[in-house]
This record gives sequence, structure tokens and C-alpha cells, in this order.
Amino acid sequence: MLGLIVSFPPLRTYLALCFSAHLADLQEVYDMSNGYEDHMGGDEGKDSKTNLIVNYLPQSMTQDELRSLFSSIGEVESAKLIRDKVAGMPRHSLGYGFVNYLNPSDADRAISTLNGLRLQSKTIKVSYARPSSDTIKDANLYISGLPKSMTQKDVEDMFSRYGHIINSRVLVDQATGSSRGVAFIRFDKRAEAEEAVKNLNGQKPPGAAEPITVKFAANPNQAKNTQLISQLYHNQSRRFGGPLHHQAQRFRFSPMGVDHMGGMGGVSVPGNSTSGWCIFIYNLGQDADESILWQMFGPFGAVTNVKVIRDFNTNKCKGFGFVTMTNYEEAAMAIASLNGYRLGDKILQVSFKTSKGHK
DNA sequence: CGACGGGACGC
DNA sequence: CGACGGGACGC
Repeated sequence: MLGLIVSFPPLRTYLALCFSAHLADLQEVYDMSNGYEDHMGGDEGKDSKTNLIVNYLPQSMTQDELRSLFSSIGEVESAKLIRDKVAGMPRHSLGYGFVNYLNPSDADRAISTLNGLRLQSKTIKVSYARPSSDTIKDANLYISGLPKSMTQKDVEDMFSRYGHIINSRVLVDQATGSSRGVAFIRFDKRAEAEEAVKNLNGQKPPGAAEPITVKFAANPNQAKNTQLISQLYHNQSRRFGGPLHHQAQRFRFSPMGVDHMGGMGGVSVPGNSTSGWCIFIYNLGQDADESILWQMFGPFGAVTNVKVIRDFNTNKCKGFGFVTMTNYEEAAMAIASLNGYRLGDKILQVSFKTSKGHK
């Protein structure tokens, strides 16, 4: 569908249609503010006058389509769609990108005409890109335990004293529309986010009965993998077959994980209320993630759960994790094969999980 | 040289 | 209703 934008001349017609639609619905849109506006001013930020960040792009949109869309405003110096960097092939879009114009006035007009544009049931956000820097990375916080009465603005007001908020979101229950007491806040700088964690984690908002939790958000890969795992688990428990392929494609889950989830049948183990055999994996690198555990253990049989243990604040792996496998023989084979396995520059130690008290 | 988890992570 | 930080050996 987006291919039409590239392939056919009547782009203006297409845009006009989309644009009128988006104007009609503009009130529903939020996070359309320009997160960088506070830093723009005077004659600072030379490249930021031409360089834009584009968020909430449709999954199917390609880099060429991104360039094509923004070329309708003016001459584009470069367009970059950000894709994941998994060793596996697909390299699918992360849903955002950068467009750098030759002319600052074109960048400005691109914001005024394309910000809020609806594409494929998405509403894109177009704003000036902040100057590239390591200091702005990993500045997204996850907040839980908020009073249900706190609105997005309330939460922002609580956090804004620690820095400049780029965007925020309060999660609401699908059915009731009420707050789930969970929010995300992205600060401009990681240091600002760190200050907010230090000062607000474990604190009670005014009038609240319970303290809130403030920590760095997991990256979306981790979150989606975890979510998908539990979805697959529940789907599979209810009935075999079903919408597994659809879900797997939608979330682009690790191929290993998907393949072997299919083999997961009866999950109850005699004498154990929690199903399966829990395996302890030690000496994982700090950047280890769930997908590597699926890849390593999946080939040995039915894996029902994987978990990388991370530091609460930094989200870096603490060096170990757990894998649950349904069948004893397969678990034993995995342990025998993977204990002593070299992952990166580390030699793994793999064994059945011991009870909590000992080493 | 470090060693065994545990609400909630996206309307 | 949505992944906000790429890629870069050139100037």
C-alpha cells in the first residue's frame, strides 16, 4: 500500500486525502509535540535545523518510501529508516527514522505538514532530531504502582523537575479505560532519568497509600518477547494449533522459540505444581537477552519459559538466567551439552536450578 | 572467582 | 496506539 506512494505520481492527491483525514482527527492525537523545541533557539544547533526524527512509522514502510514521502516537501539530503540489528536476516523496521533536508525551511515545512499524518492506521510524529549523543540514549523509564487517579499530566508534573521530558504515556485498561497505574517517561538525558529514579523510586506520590516503582524501561524487544511467550503459553494450554503463526509473524519472535513452542504439549510434571524442569545458566554477558536462551535450549526440546535476570535499575543482565523445559530427558541433554559451552568470551555453567537457600 | 527469579513493559 | 538515536574513517 505504501508502495503506491513510491510507484505512482499522484502523491499529492494521496497526501491530500491523508492530510484531511488527519486534521479531522487531530484531537485524538497526542505526543505530537516537538520534544526538541525547548532546545531550539538562536543560531544554535546547525544540523538540527535540517535534521528530523520521524516516529510511529507503519511497520511496512521502507526507507525509500520514507525518503519519497519527505521528498514531496523539498530536497532530502538523507533518509534513514532505523531497523533492528539482530544477527538474523530480516532487519525489520523499528518504526522510526531520520530525514535530513538540505534546506532548513523545508525541514520546518515538513514538520508543519507531515507531523500527525495518518499512514496505515498510524499517526506519524515529525520533529527536529536532537543532536546525536550517547547522553540521550537509554533514558526511558518504567513507572508502576501509580495511583489510578493520576493522569498523564500529573505524572509529567511529578517527573519534570528532574529534567526535560521527551514523551510520556500512562497505560490504561483496555476494557474500562481507567489507568493501570503504569507509565513510561522518556527524558531528554539519561542522567535526568537516573536522577528521577534516585529521587522517586520507592516514594509515595502526594496522598498515595503505596510507593511507586521507578526504573529504566526494558527495551521493546525484551518486553515483546516476554509478552509473546505468555501469550503463546496460554494459547497453547487452552487449545493446540490456533493463532500461533499469526502471532509469531506479527511480533517477529525468535524463530527458535516459535519452532519449539509448537512441541509444547502437556506441561504438568508429576510431583511438581509448577510445570517443567528449571535450569540455571550462569556466566551470561551483561547484554544477554531472552532470545539467546531460546536459541540455545530450543533445539533440545520443549522450552516453556526463559528468563534473563537483570539489574533492577540498569536492566543489564546480572550474569545468569533460567530456562524451564518440559521433559526431564531433554533438559538433562541440554545441560550435558551446554554446560561448558562458550558463549561470546564466556564459558557457561549450566545445571538444574538449586533451591533458593544454597549455592 | 562472579553463583539460583518472581506483578504489572505499551492504550 | 506507536520501538526517540543511526552510522561514520570523511570534513
